[in-house]
Amino acid sequence: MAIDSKKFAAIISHCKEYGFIFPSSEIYDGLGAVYDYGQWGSELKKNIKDYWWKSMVQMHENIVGIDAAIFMHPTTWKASGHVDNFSDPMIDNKDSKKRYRVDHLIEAKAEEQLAAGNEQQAKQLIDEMEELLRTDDFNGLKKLIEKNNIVCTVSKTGNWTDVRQFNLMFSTEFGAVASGEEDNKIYLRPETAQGIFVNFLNVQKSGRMKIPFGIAQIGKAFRNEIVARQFIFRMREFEQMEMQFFIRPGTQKHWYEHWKTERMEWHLSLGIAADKYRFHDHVKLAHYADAACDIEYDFPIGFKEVEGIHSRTDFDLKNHQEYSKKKLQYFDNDIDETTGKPFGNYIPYVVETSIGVDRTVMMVLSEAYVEEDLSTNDKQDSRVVLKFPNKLAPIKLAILPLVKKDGLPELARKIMDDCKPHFRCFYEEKDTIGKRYRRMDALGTPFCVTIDHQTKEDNMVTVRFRDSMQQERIAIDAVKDLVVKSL
RNA sequence: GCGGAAGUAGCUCAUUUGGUAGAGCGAUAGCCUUCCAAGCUAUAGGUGGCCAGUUCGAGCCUGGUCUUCCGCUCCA
Repeated sequence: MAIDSKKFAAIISHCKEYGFIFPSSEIYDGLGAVYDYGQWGSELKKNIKDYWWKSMVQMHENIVGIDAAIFMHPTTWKASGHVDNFSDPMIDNKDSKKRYRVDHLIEAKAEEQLAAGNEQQAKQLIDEMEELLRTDDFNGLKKLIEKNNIVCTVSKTGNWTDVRQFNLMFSTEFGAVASGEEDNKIYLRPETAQGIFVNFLNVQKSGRMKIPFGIAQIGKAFRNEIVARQFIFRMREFEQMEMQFFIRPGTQKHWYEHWKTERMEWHLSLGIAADKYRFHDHVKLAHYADAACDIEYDFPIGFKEVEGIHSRTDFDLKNHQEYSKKKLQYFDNDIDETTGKPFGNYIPYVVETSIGVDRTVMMVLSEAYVEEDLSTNDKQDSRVVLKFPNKLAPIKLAILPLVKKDGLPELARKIMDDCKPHFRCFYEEKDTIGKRYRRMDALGTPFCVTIDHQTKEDNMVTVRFRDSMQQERIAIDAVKDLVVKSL
């Protein structure tokens, strides 16, 4: 794991300078951990989403897409476990400045007591804690910590701040009248998955879907991170691309492995080397999972999670069934060979693939960003080039008249008009041709065509390739196909 | 949220004990017509992150605040 914070800083700065990503509300000093995508960043992000959607939905006959609302019924988050698990009471030690989760701190003390043979004492402590947690009694929790002489492992003191709640879900008032009552409180979804689960039956029935099948979705999610940093890696508002795959109970191991393999192939199809990736298997599993792993990419700041693959069992559907009192079951008519009868009614199991759009953008940028030394004996020279895969590049083709007179711009405009219905083009007649090439390198444009005086006679243009910097004469008529075929 | 560092033009930086800001690159317009950045001319762009305080006078000293980076902490 090579940490290259210099490269990381250079990428952030390049993103801002060339219109990829800006800090949000920058004229007001920005808003913490919120970023805006600029003219080229939004194209790049859109291309990534389109490519994912194509590989997951268009290429799989048994996967369909939906687009659920960000607002969801409040009970959704009780059923999903987010209300209970997404907000933790925390406490800080004033001397060591260390922060602890209150439950972790107290549990550690209980284990200590247990190790000392005070079984009764430990049990009582845990019981008291659980009662206080259940009633959100923060004062009581602090008293409990003090009463039991729980000290910080670093400073060895009991000099604590008050217990504070950190709710990682954003809430807002729902309805025009803001009453301040709990009834009106609604959350911005902290993950997109629940929008799929609550629509499971709608999609299954209206689409006549047969298990195994998947529902995919791309959308925004929101988490009020305590510490959100590292550029677009951890943002408070972010975008996910998820697919929930509904399967017969007992087959989860098979499908978990299947999607691990398939998703890794997707990553490799971006032209990224296999040794830049690794799987990270979760040892400690989340409350809903029976197996989970991350696909991690070797960012300039080290290996970090880009995508998660989770075997979620029937946790979500089962809970929604319980909270909503609506049956979320599937009748499976396939014959079970061991019994000779249909599998019948069951709540499907789920294997999820969940990838962060913004993290993928950051991955693609990290992979593409190259500073090349082009110095010769005669002069010093270098360039910054973004070597995007063609299908992800914000601009596919730059159209450059060598000079802005002698009818060259007119010829160039004709090529522009011919190509722009098919892919994103960029027209530029200012500055020397070399400078324009370098600008296009910095934006990651794979092809430039230059129209010169010769073009008027032979209808040929010069194509210049981004990565090799090589040039080639081709017919004007061949330009469009050259680009289209490369995508 | 805690600790450390930083914040001067779009970018990189200068302004030697406090005397109300400059350069290069970039941008824009024009000239030149040139196949890999740095030819010529002109122009625009800064209430020195923001708010107070000390001072005759603050980019520079003090306090607060915001943002970013690093380390904790947290992370479905």
